[in-house]
Amino acid sequence: MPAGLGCAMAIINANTMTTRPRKPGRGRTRSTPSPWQASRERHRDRELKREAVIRAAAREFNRKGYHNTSLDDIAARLQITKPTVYYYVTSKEQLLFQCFIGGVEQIRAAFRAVEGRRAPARVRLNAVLRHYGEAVASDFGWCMVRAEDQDLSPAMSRHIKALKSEIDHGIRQLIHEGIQDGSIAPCDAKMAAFALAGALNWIAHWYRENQSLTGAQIASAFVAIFEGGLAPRPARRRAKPRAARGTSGA
Amino acid sequence: MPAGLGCAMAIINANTMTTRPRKPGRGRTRSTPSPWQASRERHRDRELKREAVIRAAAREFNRKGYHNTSLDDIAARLQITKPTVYYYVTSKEQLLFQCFIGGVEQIRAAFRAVEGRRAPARVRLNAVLRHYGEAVASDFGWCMVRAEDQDLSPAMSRHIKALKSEIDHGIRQLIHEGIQDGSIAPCDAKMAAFALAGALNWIAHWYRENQSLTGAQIASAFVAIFEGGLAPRPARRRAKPRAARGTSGA
DNA sequence: TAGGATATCTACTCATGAGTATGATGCATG
DNA sequence: CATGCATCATACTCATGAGTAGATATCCTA
Repeated sequence: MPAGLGCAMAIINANTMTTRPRKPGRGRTRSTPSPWQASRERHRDRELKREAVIRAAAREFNRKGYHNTSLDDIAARLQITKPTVYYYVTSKEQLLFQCFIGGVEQIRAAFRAVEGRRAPARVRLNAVLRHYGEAVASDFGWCMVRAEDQDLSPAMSRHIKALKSEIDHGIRQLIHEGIQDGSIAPCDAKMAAFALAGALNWIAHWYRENQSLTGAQIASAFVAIFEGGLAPRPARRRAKPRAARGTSGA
Repeated sequence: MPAGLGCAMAIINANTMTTRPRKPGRGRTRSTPSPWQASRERHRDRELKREAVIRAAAREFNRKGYHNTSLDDIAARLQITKPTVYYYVTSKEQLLFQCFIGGVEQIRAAFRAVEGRRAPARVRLNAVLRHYGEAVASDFGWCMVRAEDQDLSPAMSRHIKALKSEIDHGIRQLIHEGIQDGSIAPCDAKMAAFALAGALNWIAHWYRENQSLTGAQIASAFVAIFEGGLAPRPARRRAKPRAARGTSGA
């Protein structure tokens, strides 16, 4: 599991590293004079800075797109210079990759969270989808959904595809389970997973422009629509619930 | 209405322009010696080539992404050189813009097609969505959904945003009408439109990898899912069809 | 306090790719 | 046949931006 972006990064902000003289770990190092302690502190400091770099990159990519963002831009945002950025990451490509990981890990965590639950699959699915929506609306959301294979090395591209596939199959699995336990209507699980993920992924495209709702709120609204469906639910009983209506389209 | 990409372009292929000596309009020009006729033919020829350039660009953008595609690539694909491309378009940016227009016009046509219909709004909406899906799965689909504002001049960006907004409001309008005429269950039209468009837009992201289904087939599957909803349709009657279920999500 | 590791900067290299200047070719018209 | 226009190629310019070399400052440890 690469890179522990997540809880730690949620609390730091970009200018952590601008106030460099104020070495935060130093006092503690003095009180516990073990060199290992000091070394560990320094290492933590470095890790925090590295994460700040990645998050700053995510924000810039989000604003201007990957190709329209230069490493000088990212450095300027942190009030440092480009070589310093390269001190923490090996390439621009890796930056994008890490941003992707930062987003996708949130979604994987959502799956793990519902894994042992006894609730009906539809309820578990909804919980996952809500976290999914939050992840897409996060700093890393844009990178996660828009990271293009062509921008990454074959190895990274493969890694990302595997993670995406894992998430996709996780959703399908929940849908299958839901059909089994009766909490989800029989349907094409693959297509349903595509539709759900697509709708949620697309949040990243318009969330910047309109942040009046939180990611969770949007996801909840979507879930309600997905659950209920557009067709009115008739009060009268009906034998075959999902008869394909032959629309007279075009 | 800019650029009539569409039916005309559907029948030409890229190497139209490689067989240049075989001037197709010449014979007709001889039989009708009006200079206007000849001029018109030449103009048409030019327009065809221009559309071939745009379509070739769309295909390359689709394959490698906008920023990873050079104009030399596009030219090479047509077995011509870069200055020739510039003879037909003014800039790379304009190429992307035209590709976008090529896709979005298909969707606008779908709206016009159902405009006068008497059918229930849900039926009309479904027809539009099916065409929407086809457009997204077309050559221009990728450009249409992924054309980033940051890659275009402010003027073009504004134009594109206006067109996108028009489509969005068209969908919302159909949903509203559906709620009015009872063919669509009461819901948040804005959110529903976002969800529908998002799911369909996302087709562009995985359609290249897996073209086992046509765009229309995918759109139909999606429409079925959206209509029916994930929750099973109970045989027993129910008073409030869209009660917000308070999920015990995380 | 010397020496080494850590962290950062200034000042480069170098490839890429958008866009152009200019000339060649061919066709149509007068 | 000369002239003009349309079409296309060769061979450039030039800005941008990824990535690096090497110097410097700072702190930690011995």
